[in-house]
Amino acid sequence: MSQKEFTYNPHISVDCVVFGFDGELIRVLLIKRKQEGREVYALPGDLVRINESLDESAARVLKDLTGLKDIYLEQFHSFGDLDRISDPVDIEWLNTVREHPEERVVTVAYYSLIKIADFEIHANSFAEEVLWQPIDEKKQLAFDHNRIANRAWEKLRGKIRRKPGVAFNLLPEKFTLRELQGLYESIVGNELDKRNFRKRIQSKKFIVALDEYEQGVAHKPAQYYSFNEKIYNAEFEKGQWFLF
Amino acid sequence: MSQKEFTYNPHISVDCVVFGFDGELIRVLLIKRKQEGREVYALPGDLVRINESLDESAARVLKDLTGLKDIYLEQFHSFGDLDRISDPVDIEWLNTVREHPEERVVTVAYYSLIKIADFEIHANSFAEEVLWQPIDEKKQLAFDHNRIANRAWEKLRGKIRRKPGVAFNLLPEKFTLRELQGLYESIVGNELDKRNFRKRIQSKKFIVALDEYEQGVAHKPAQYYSFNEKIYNAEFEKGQWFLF
DNA sequence: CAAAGATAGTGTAATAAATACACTAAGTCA
DNA sequence: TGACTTAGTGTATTTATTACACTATCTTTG
Repeated sequence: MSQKEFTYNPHISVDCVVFGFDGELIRVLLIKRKQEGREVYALPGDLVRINESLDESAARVLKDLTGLKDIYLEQFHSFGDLDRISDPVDIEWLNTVREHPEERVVTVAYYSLIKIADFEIHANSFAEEVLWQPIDEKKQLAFDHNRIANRAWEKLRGKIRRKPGVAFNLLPEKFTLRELQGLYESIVGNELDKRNFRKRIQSKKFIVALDEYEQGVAHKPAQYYSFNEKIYNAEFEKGQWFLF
Repeated sequence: MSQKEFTYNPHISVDCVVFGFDGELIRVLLIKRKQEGREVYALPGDLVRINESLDESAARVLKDLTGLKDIYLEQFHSFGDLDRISDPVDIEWLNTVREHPEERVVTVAYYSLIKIADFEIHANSFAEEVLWQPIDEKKQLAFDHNRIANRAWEKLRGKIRRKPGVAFNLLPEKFTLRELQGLYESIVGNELDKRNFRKRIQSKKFIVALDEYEQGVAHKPAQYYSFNEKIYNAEFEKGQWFLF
């Protein structure tokens, strides 16, 4: 029979990569943390507590730091490299904030897509500020958060490629086809032909035209559309398998 | 400034879901663990050590328990529910094996695809036996390992749907189109038309016909084919984005 | 050694989807 | 009222998808 093993317990934390779309740009939610004389930006994240599951922890941490609540968070990867905490600025901060600041931390990362306009954000706890950073505006982040954010973006693109309907989480209830096309272009990374795009839209029963039009724009006002998730999911279920 | 937080350290472990294909069935690698008077099956998994990353840990644990080494493991999900350890049989076993058997354990799960014939397996450490279990033959597993294995299977199907070339990891270097079609049928879960399947194959430059044929089979011998990963990946890079 | 059994391997016609491409329409603003 | 801006539309060509049934070649068995 095996003898008792040497057991070692790292800290475990959660980090959240929340994506939003403001009609033009895709953005990521960041916090600026409270740190004497420093400007350090990071993903919202903190240690998991004894009485919460990973999912509960992610929801709680996000709410504590940014005020965002009741949003769907999807776990996408855990990061446990030995050198995750190496920047002296991060270590300085951990010293002020952790009981065992030198402890190794394994983090479980989540991402989410929300409609920016639907939520209010408020800095709280050790967040001094919360901000929506454009995805293509790179900033140096704490710990390995740049890596985590990049990985989240790749996961998200993969997810949308596989199930494009999730992109509608980023759009408001009513949207124009221009906004929809713009969103898809920012995700796939290149321009799409307007007529072919619209032809495709017209063949999809889950994108429904409303009897409503833009107002006060300096050009021909566009018709509004909305997304019917039920029809989409039903369609998606019988979706094809792609071979090669 | 924030005051020091209450910090809590659960155990952290890794679990591996290794899939193989024997030419007919897709199988999962399980261990039977050493436990007095019990027959308990589980995924290969164990605690992460202080000096190893998560990826290193998964590779080391898999090798320790089953003898499998040098295989590509992909992390797919972490499981941290509070009730992961609740079966008295599991608790009995932890009591014999862990320094802090009552401790909460968060596990990071990995999956892998290998060619069964290419590897030898040997039970070791707390594994009394290692076996290749057919995927559709359900067995009761330790902890939440049924959940983990099911999740891995779904992930794998998703991955293959998104990037079908990974399925070739399950096939030997040389394979017949019958085997390839059989593999795809077990993954997608329904039958495919032989002529359309082969037409598709012929249009793919990364599946190359060899000058070699089956031998000793009681029917017309089939030609062997092989998979060119380089061509596949190049093709895949310029692959399309699907809209809806 | 002939017949039975098993899987290999092939083609076509009809339908559906994807692509490339350029102009008119309807608003606002100065 | 003219300039500006975005909305909105169609067609021809090419490419993929589907449905569908028979002959060829090898082994085994009686």
